[in-house]
Amino acid sequence: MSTNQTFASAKPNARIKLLDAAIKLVRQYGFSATSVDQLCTEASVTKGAFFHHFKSKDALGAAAADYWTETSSALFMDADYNQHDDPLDRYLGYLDFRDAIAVGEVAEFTCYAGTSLQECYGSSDDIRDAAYHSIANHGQRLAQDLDAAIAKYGAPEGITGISLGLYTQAALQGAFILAKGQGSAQPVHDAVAHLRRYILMLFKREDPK
Amino acid sequence: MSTNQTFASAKPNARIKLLDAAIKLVRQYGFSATSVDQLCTEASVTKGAFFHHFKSKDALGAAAADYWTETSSALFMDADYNQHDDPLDRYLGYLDFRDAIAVGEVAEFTCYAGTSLQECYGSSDDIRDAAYHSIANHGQRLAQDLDAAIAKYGAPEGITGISLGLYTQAALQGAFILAKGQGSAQPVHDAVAHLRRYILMLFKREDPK
DNA sequence: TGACACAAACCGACTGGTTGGTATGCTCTA
DNA sequence: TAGAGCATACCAACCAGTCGGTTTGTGTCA
Repeated sequence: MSTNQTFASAKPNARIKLLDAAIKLVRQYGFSATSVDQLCTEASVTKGAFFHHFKSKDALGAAAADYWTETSSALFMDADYNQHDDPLDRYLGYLDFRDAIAVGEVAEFTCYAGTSLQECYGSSDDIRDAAYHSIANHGQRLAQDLDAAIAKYGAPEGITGISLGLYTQAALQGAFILAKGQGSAQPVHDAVAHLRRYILMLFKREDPK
Repeated sequence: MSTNQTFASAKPNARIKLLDAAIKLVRQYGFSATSVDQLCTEASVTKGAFFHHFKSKDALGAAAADYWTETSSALFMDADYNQHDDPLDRYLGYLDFRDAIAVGEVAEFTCYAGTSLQECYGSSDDIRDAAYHSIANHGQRLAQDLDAAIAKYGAPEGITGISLGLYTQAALQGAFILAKGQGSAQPVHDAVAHLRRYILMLFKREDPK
């Protein structure tokens, strides 16, 4: 986890603009295919500013994964579905939220962490680790609600919160890949529907919808 | 999956050697981060041979996706599980097979098509289309068994073979991403177990295991 | 208040190595 | 002997990263 003071500084400085540019361009073109010059142009920043803030292109890629962790954590933490008292309702609300934000251009709702982890496995340990941490951390937060749901409702032998949480992430990440192939959000909506059905059956619950 | 045998030409010529090299190196380092020179070295072939067989690096990437479609189709088509009379048994056998081949180095059991589709979306239409075709084609073959299972056993409203087939691919592709993050096949085994449980509940079947 | 000191932020021309791709010629085999 | 298959040398464009210098913000103290 590299150092970043995203919270303190109000106005977007070069650092934040570069992180935003990375998340936008890497999701579209991939990390290696995006040059430092492109990133600077997108961020309206010079090369000097780039290497003032990041010691290398790889360092930006890893910092962007951390930034992604922070911004997406905030997005999901602030969402309404967390208000539910019931842990299973919170999980189902998470799925609904995922469904709702899968709109617009494909590159805009897919995952920076998944893309860069897939691509940079083997070529950059720092990016791989930071990207995996982002996804695992997200699955871990789901696992809390799921463990609570298991404690409350019971579940079949061998089912754990973390296993279900990571499986949820896997299904969504894979759906993003299919979405990139189709140029449509449909695979994400389908994956959410299957996950919902699976969870409802696992916990022997009627669909509240 | 990494074991690929050619059909037509018996002796591996430069073309096949380059395709094998692409599938190996791209899964490990990504497409952009793998240079033409690296591919040639890996294939024990010169640059002249490379551009004799492929008009560009992108063309190799797309051809490798087609090659991947062929070799993996053959692998799954020849597998024992297809001998089952029951379509649901064939699907479950497919999952078992997936589970069984997820061994060894992560880059060796992950999917060339998924990796390059993820990375090259936005930077190469040819690679994206060829890679998506590979995955969609695979899901389509699963859909045949699943449609037969639905016809035979019935299924909840809204469940279709193609939807389940593509969801299966999505869950596996996502599991490959997690596997790259963990450096272990565990996420694949977990995803297979969840998929199996989902399907068994959907079709109201006892686990035959 | 304002002059000064200092550091962080930023600038952009430059560099050396790498990249994908080409031009040309050799060598087998049908 | 024609041409498919391959080898070698080469190139222009591009790449990540450098570096000397300028601007901007901030704290200090008379």
